[in-house]
Amino acid sequence: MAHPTRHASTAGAGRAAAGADVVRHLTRIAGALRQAIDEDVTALGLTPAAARALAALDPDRPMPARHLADELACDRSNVTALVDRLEEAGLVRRAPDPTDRRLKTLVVTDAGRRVRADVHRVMADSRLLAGLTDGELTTLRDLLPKVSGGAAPID
Amino acid sequence: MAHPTRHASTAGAGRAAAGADVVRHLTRIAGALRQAIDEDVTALGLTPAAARALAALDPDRPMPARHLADELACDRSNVTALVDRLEEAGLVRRAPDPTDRRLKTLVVTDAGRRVRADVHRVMADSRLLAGLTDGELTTLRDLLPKVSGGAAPID
DNA sequence: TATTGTTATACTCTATAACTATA
DNA sequence: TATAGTTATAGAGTATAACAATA
Repeated sequence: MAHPTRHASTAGAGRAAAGADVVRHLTRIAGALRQAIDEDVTALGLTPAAARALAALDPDRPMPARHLADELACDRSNVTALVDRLEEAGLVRRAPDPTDRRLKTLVVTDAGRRVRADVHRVMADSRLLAGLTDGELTTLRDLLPKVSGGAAPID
Repeated sequence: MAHPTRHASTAGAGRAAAGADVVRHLTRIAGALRQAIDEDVTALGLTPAAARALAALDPDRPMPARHLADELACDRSNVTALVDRLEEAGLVRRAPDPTDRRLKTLVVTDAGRRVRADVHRVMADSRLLAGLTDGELTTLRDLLPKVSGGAAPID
């Protein structure tokens, strides 16, 4: 495998070099993307991590804190402080689970729904894509899901 | 501009939705990429930030700490601790600048060159691209530079 | 025994402000 | 006056370990 078939565009450089280019650009874009999102959610009065937590919650189906930790791929102990902040801001409410009294489910308040919509808007909108034509954008959309095996983690 | 021409793939969703898809995938990929890189440089005995600092240094042209801060897009005060660690590890040496005694230039040692090459290898290599054909990889390489206006910052 | 949420604690990363030595 | 490097300090993010309540 990985035999260097002569492709028109990779002939001179090879797959490894093209891959390095792609990774370098992805790194650059990731930094710009995160910076832009962090600035915008800060303007909404949230810390970046709290904003990501709020965005990950399901307003229609309250989830236990443990589930949120899984969604955010972080330890449960972190969720406590994150939810503390969201609760102080009146965006989330802790409610007991009737079926398992160990659990506390995270209920998004009405105010929380509105801010969560703002966060999602911030995360979706991006000035980063202004330089792409409609066709290029479509190509990119079809190609990116193939990076990192769709939605699977890398290890 | 931005008139909704009926493209084959964007007809049903529109440019905004395609953009949101792209941003969502970029966010996912960015997370996986950073996590993979951070794990690998940690295995090299470096913290992620120290690894990025070492990678940003030029072994052939020692730069002042201030320049490194600019490269990393962070405050100069952070560079002190980063370089402290690299110096303790024997990878970097602080040297006075002959022409301006305020400056301290950052010299990459021989050991530093080797580790820096490892870091670059880690940053370039990635299992994330295994699902792409050579042609898809090439397309991606040609498309990604157009995201975020080439190399320009977003604001 | 195992799990949830919490607390205590520590480390990394980053920023601001003030200090010093130069320019 | 302005700049480079440093120091002190603070806040955010994340991790591990131990605890009480519950399963």
